[in-house]
Amino acid sequence: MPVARPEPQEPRVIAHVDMDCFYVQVEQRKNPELRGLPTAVVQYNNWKGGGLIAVSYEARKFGVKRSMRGDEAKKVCPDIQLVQVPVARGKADLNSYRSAGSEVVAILSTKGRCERASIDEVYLDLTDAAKSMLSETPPEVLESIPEEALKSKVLGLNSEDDDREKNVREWLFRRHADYQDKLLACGAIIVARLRVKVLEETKFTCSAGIAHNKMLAKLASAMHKPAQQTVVPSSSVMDLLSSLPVKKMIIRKQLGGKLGCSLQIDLGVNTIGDLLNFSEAKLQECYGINTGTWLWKIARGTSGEEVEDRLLPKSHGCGKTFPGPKALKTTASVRSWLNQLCEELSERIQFDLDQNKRVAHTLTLHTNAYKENGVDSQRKFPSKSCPLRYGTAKIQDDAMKLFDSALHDFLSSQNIRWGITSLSISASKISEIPSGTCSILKFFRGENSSSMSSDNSDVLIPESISKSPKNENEGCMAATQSDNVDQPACQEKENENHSNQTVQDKANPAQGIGASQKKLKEKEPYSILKFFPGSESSSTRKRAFGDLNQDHLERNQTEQQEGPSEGCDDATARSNQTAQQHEIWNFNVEDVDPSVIDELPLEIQREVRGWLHSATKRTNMTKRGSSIAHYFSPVKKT
DNA sequence: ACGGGTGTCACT
DNA sequence: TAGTGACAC
Repeated sequence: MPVARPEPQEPRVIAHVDMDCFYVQVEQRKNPELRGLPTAVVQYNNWKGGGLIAVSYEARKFGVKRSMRGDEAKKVCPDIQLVQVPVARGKADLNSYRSAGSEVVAILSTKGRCERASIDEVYLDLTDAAKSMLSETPPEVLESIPEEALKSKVLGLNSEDDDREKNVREWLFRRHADYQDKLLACGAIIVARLRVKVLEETKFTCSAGIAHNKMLAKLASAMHKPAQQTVVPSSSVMDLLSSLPVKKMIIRKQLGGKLGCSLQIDLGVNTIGDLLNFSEAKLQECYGINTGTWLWKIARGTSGEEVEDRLLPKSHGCGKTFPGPKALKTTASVRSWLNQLCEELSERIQFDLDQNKRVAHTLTLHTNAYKENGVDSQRKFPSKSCPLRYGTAKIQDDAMKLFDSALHDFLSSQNIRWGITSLSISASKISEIPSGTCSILKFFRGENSSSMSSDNSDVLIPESISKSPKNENEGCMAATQSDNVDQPACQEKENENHSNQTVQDKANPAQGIGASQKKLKEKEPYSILKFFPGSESSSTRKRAFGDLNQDHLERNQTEQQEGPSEGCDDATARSNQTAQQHEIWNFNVEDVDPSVIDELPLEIQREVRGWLHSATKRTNMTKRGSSIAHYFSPVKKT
């Protein structure tokens, strides 16, 4: 029988932490008068009171539900406080919730591996922390354990109200418990402390589940809300699962949807317990090897999924819908909305670069549309993507091109009226910039340092900026803003003074450019100027790479005047600063003059042709823009 | 003519 | 790969 995945089966301690009606809490913190009142967060208040996206527990008592309209909510709960989601650039702006989420993650990630599952949920692998606690300061010797730990719900612990807490205390302190249960007890204490800390430092409450795997932890965190935690000892697993409706089983392969229906209808499986009646082979036969095995395992409460070590999202996106009569019918209106969306996206990826040194490589446009009585009026509007170039204007430009291309496919030469009902743009394939690899200048000089290197700080400042006598931003900006487009860039005059640079003795293995790098390092330090003679004047640079820019130059021009709404001043300032420290180079493949490449040393030629090749062999659309960052930051290994 | 905006994953 | 579709909060 095929085996889908080997399972690492040491007992683990996994926690799932879920913020309680998070957006509401964020708004209540912002405006404390709302605390304790029935409250909901709503967006677009103008139409039927807007749509609810988060509902406080006080309001839930009245039957207010997410996805009600504001008006409906008022009906069942006249006193409900409706708070609008902030709006920026004509669309909902969720940034305040994102950053609040980050505050929480920063605290929760301190005791073990932490996976940000969504804006308001994380998984923690507390196995190590629990083990060391057990061996060093087990519960019974602990002087104080937080109230929150004693308030844990322990599944399978039959507890009457009056002596519940006593039972829990006993359970936590049991000397003769399973090793596994003892670990869970430690996990519960650790989680309790974390939750207290989160509350103290952020004013947010959360709920948590503590169990031996992600699935059970997630299940548990939802069982007692808000502001409580639930422990799932392995002895209670079968009981828990046997009565659990399949549709409630939510993790990864969500059973809430089609798979859940199929299980019920095709196999008569209503609870997870019912799944036990089917062999792994049978389930694989019905649902494929992976899903089949997964089902077989969850029925036994043994999902081995690891907690990923990831504190940040894998993509950034923003979008807007234009329902019915609001549908966009002209390319001009599409363009203007696209511009708004791209502005936001650009800001967010720039922030990510600034804060986290991460570069996004792919820009994708998703669109929904209808066609007015075309023959196949249902045809899907295709998604399109292309390499992502940094800089608001470039993103806007590329996005519009993606749209044009998609629209062309959509219409397939018919001439029919159309309406765009939603637009969304996203940045994905994000990878970290290992320190030492973010500068093309350094690459060409053979200066690429490994992250081990001690005397190269994390923050890379291009020689041209840091050493140039006229080092300042003002210099760059002024030059750029003036008409003298041919003289501006900060990478002027980086000559002579690198002759004394030490050459790195350690190639960065993550680069995928190791070969040429290795050769480089044995030679004299390289300068991009040597390869593109005369490129201190940007006309030559243009000949080499077309409009090769450092994005911050444009950013300084385009984004300075228009202060982003609130609280971003600081961020913007820092962003500009790091933008100057990182170079994200953009060029148009079509603009590259092949003859310039011939002037390069052979191994560099090979490298550059490699970039061009991989850029050109993309579709018509995608080859239009490319970013050197695309090639210089390693693509995350698969 | 609406649960909107975001995010992740599996599959082809 | 790029592109689709499903699903969750």
